[in-house]
Amino acid sequence: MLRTHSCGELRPSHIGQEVGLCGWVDRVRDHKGVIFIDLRDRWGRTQVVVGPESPAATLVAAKAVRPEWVVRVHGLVGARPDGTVNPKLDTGAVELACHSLEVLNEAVTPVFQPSGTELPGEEVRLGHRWLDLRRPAMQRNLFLRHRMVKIMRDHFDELGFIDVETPMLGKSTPEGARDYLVPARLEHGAFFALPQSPQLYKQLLMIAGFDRYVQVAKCFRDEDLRADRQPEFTQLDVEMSFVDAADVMGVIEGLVRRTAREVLGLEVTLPLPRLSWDEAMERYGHDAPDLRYGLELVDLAAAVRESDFRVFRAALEGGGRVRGIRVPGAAARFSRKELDDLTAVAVEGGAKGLVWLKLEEGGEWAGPVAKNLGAAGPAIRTALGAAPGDLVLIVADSFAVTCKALHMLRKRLGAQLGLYEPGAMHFSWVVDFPMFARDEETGGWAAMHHPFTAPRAADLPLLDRDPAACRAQAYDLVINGSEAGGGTIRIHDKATQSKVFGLLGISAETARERFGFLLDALESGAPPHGGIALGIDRWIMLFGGLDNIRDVIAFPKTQKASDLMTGAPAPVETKQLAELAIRVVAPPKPLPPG
RNA sequence: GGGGGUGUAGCUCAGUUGGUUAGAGCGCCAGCCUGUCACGUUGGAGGCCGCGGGUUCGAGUCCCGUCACCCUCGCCA
Repeated sequence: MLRTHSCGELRPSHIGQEVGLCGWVDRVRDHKGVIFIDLRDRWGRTQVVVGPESPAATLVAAKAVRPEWVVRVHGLVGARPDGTVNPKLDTGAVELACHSLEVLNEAVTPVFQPSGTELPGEEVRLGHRWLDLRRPAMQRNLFLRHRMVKIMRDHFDELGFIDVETPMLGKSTPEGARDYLVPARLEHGAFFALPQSPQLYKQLLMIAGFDRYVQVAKCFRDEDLRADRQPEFTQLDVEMSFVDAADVMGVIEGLVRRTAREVLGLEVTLPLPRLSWDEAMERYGHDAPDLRYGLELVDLAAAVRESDFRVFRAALEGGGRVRGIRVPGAAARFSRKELDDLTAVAVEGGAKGLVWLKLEEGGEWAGPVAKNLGAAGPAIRTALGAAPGDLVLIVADSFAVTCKALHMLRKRLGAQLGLYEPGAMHFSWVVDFPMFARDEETGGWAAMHHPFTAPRAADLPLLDRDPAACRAQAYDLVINGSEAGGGTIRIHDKATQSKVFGLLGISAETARERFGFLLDALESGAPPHGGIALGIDRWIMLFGGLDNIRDVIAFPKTQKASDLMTGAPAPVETKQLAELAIRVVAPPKPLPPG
């Protein structure tokens, strides 16, 4: 060992001991006669003092040292003189009186200072990730990730789950997200696909009798990225046999409680609140509502029924909805300009406009369309329970548009008005999703989750009569308005599976071609089973109070899915392409301007 | 694919209505400094103003295009 202790370890109890430390030079404060070196490692920081008592050679060596050099020091742990204790450091009561300093490695001047207070731009951080990861904040994030994954593994291990690895090289399935493809050298023109999730494998493990499966699984989806989406991400993948939805949710609730307790010191009351999908859409306009604050959506159809205001009338006559949000006491807080901004949010959500109203002290509505309300005015006030000083936002459009626009407004208002505490955590379930949604492109039915999702037993007859009304045995875990996990009970009988395939427009031949092995397996004694997948990266992000998934991933990619450090993706040697029988058809060059 | 934001010194940023020599803090280099801990202090070096066009007597600043990064809609069963 090159060291006897870490840089975060020394305390007054070590005073008088001869110790050796290794680490990175965090900062140097050279006072000519005495030099202070803050030595940093992942455990903390310790002040090393090179002074008149140190050997002359050590003083010379210390003079040359620069930030981010890697050094090894030996010396005596001493109490700091009166008045020089640093309460900001865990090791701040002691210091190392250095009698030898060995430079293990010099370092070029870093592009930015890991110990600095100014956070460099993300482009710089990603390009020099090894430096970025030296920053204590990033180290904390990765330690948090380790702890949380450990809790997950312990939790499932204790419940008898078995960790099984599934292949990374699999078969492409055209449903769902775009696949990342890997060409097959031994079969020209054929491709593997990286898994979007281990969905089919885990079902096969149930059919094989493993009963309770868990895996920390890397997943790949070649879709456009967001603050909370990376092209490769990690799921805690879970599957159980002989269970219903409540059983799966119960296991996850136990994990939620345990994680909240151990990581945040927070007691979560179980069972978690459950909203049906219908209720979530009705009250919040979204299937992953942020329940840290209110601002519920209120239906105003009855209130405006008699109104002549054509915006309302047109929406209702067209089979749409008129819905609104009451923002308590916010009338004075929103200027004309800010209301224009809110209108822009609504328009971004697909609405043609936004009706805003302020309730004045006299009980009269104020706003551009206030005088058009007529008898609807008092009715709206009653329906929303509005009080003077309240701001009301109303969207009249199709159900989908009112959901989207009001959801976006709600999100915006929650953040802008600070309606929740920074550290607040809210966990809930959204259940009973529709089995099918209309596919915009084909006009046919599309699976809301995936084609193996079981309908609720009571809804089985609806598969023939009214697929739109058919609800799935599906459940999404929502944390602070973020989808943190989702799962379903699977179809385990061939007849139901065939029927669902039929509705999805997947012919028997196609089904056999794509998932023949699963169909065969389902006929070989498949137990009732179901599971869930948790987005680990998102969990870490949410529990860490972060707003960006890249900060909990050691080596993330940019929004264009490139790695600024390695330069991936990059062209490959012609020889490599030849072995794979691949010819690159370069995209046409963009025309020069003019 | 669409919308928005950003791009000026190694890093974080300022830069007026288009005007002469583009600034600050941090970092870097050198000097001074024996108790600092974001040490202090004196001096110095450091610029393809993302890139390419255009307008203009003159462009960091205006216009067009383009690239990169970020946020977002579509997309993500």
